[in-house]
Amino acid sequence: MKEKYDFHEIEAKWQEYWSGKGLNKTDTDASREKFYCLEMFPYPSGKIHMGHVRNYAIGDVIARYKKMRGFNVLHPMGWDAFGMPAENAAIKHGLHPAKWTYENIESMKKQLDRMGLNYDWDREVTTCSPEYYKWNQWFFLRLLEKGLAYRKSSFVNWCPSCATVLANEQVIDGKCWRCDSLVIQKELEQWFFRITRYAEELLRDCDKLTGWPERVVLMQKHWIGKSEGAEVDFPVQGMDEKIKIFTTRPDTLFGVTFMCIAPGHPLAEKLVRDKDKLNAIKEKYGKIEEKVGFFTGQYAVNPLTDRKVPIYVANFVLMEYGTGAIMSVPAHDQRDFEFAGEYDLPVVPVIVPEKSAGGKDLPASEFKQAYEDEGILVNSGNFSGLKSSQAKTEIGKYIEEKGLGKRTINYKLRDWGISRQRYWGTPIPVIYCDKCGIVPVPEKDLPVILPEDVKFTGKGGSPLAESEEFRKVKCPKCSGEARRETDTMDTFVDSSWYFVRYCSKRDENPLDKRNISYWMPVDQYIGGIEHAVLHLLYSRFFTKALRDLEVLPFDEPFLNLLTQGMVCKETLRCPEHDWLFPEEAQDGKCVLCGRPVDRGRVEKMSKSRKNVIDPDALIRRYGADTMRLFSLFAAPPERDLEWSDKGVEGAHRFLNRVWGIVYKNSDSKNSNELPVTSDKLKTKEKPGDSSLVIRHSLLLVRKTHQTIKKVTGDIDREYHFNTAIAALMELINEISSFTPEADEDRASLFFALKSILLMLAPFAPHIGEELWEAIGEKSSIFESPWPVWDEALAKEEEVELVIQVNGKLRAKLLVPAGLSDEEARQRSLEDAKVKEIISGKEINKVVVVKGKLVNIVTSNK
RNA sequence: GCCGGAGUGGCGGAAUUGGCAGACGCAAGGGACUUAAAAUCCCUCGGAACCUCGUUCUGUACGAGUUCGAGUCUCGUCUCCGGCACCA
Repeated sequence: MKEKYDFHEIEAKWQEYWSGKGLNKTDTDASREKFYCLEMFPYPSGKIHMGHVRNYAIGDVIARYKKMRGFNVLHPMGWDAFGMPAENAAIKHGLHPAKWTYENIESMKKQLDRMGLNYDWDREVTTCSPEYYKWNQWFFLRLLEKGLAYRKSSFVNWCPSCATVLANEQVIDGKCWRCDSLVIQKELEQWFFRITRYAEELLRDCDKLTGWPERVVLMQKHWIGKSEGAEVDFPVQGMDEKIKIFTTRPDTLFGVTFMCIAPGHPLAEKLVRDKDKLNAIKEKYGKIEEKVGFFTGQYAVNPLTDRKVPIYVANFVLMEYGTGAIMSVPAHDQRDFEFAGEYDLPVVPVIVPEKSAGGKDLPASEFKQAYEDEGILVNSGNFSGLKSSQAKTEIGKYIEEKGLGKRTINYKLRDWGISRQRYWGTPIPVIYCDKCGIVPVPEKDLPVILPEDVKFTGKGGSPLAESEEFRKVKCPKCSGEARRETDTMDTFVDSSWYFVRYCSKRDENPLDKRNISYWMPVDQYIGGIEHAVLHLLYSRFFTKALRDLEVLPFDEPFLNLLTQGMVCKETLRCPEHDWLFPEEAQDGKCVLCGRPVDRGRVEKMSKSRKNVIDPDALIRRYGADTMRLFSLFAAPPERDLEWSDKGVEGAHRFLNRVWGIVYKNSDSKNSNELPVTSDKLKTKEKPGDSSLVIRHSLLLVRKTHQTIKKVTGDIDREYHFNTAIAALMELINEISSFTPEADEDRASLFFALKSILLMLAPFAPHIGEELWEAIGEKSSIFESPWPVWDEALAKEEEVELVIQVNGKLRAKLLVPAGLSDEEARQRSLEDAKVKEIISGKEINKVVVVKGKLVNIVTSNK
């Protein structure tokens, strides 16, 4: 064994050993209990970043730990390989997206291997390979048969910079999720997946997601956005038309004083004569800053009161939600109230607060703002006097009986538009024939392969549309001339089922039932919070849809979800050179111009702000084990992690200490044959035989058992790696102040060392293996079982009893563990210090917490 | 605006069920070793007061409350972070 910890040498050595011995290969023995550990696969941008490092370090610890605990573990990795950057690279540098992508995969794979991650590369999934995307197409066709995929024309979110459509979930603050460009509305023919058919189930099954962070479940619930209410038809006066509205407040129906329809509402063209006015409003559609509208000149009739109300066109009424038309109740809706004020419309209160029930109507002029809470109905015909909640039901029933409308449920969730006007994605397998219409590509012709010889100009339109060879095709039905769909699928389709693909080997059928039912669902999924709705919602939908296609035998794909926090670092800015990389600032000065550098706030690491650390550089300097250890120690996984160069050094120092201690004691392996059992130590504990040395030894053994208990508990309970590592550090501190003298000491020390290596191994696998070998072990440390603790040995035989008087700490007593409450009480009262404090006072009460604390409560404090 | 989450030393963070606040690490200060430095090792380290040992008081964003006892539970306030946001 070398004296110095040479991480370069040992990391290379063990990485080779693991792959050579096939230690990371998945065992297919289905009789063992399985554990499927999965991290979100990366987009192959070319280089891994600290976010990946953290994500994959967490997953690797879990996978290695579960293996040591005896589970049959599936721990795969792959590439979310379709997407825009590859295409942009093609436009910019003339590199084919496929070449660019596969080269990136090669180099990123090497980076991941250098981190010492135990992936089974035999199951690698690359979504841009035809063998993979063939199944996207296959699923598409099945969904089409089921009516779950359909084509329609609609206004869509369009990113001018990406020149493609975005799904609702992909628009963040009105901007593109990928490039931050302002998203505009554009009318297009698009393919959709009918996710809304599963809205109710997706919502209901949120209750099954017990292993998910609550906030993610909540975000999904909000996104689905269920609301109960009623649809009511308002006939248009003098026309044979009805305006259907949706309301969650049928109890306010008697307070309707006007109506608003969306500018894009089908009736708008009919009702409005002045098209210029209508177009002007259309321009302002979706603009939050101003709420504008105009009177159409037409009236509708409130079916409950037979009173006529004016119909307005308003820019804030959304065509996409509800029915595209609303009834306006200014007395009980703040926005309607403001609109009514603007256009001088009447305010008719029909709900009064419960407290003032029976009181008189509020005159409209006294209304300063809308009363939006529930209450008691007034001015509401036969329904007056009812509570809002009752009235909702009663009015709902009434309109149903009279055929005026019905009670309904509305969701905010929209169908998932999957068409993308891009090249680097899965071709949508349909053919358009003038005679036969939309014809699905026959299954035998799958996959529809992306043509290679395509020009990337970056000038509007899909490159596929430019390819004659691709577009021109014979109709599968009539053999006449036809054309292929040239849009490709949203890449979120790829990631909606990749976890299923891992369950089978590459040469096996991806839909093999046996493999799927053994491995799925994923036991632990780990990834960033940014997918709280996007990917996680799509995957849940896909799982349910595929279940209904009898491909998957379960309802939910991910049992437990861990959303790791972001990796952050302070930003540096030079007045002249703007953002600086960490190495561009030295001693608070810019290395380029020598000006003092502004230290900005701690923000998520991002290339644009240059507050990034290159994982490769870190591995070169400290090794993968140090990098892993630091990113696991600095914060609990779900919280944001603040990068600290000093902290990295601390982690490195710790590994050096472990190395040094094993080096110093590597001769103690001769004592291996002396087992440290609880019997043995107990006999040594007998009175008269407690020499100092043995006592010392016992303490170390006890500390070791306590550490095993603590570390195991910390990992099992919510993956608190930071406190687990802290416990290992404590044990190392203990060991380093331990000097063995007798053989028993050496045996105790050896036991402590062995335990610590086993527990350190999942965090820092290379040094774990190396030191394991150094202490004389022959097989891989990862083939050894996780250590177990002996409760009897972990137990302290003496505990510190805290004595409080009136809740204030006054004394501490060392007492035998298991002391009875009565005795604890006695001893506390006898304590000299306590006696002094309580003298002359009356004892009202003594509270005893077993083995922990005594609180003496006296009068006149 | 609505819905979540958080607020603990100089810093990252511990405190698992209401029971010793500050584990572990970083930084800082002091010491040992060294010609010197680095590395390493040892000690100190929330604040304040005082009879310098030591002891007392105080302290988990702020204000109240429940309790023998509150970082932890309840109510109110402030700040920060995240999500949704014309959703009828």
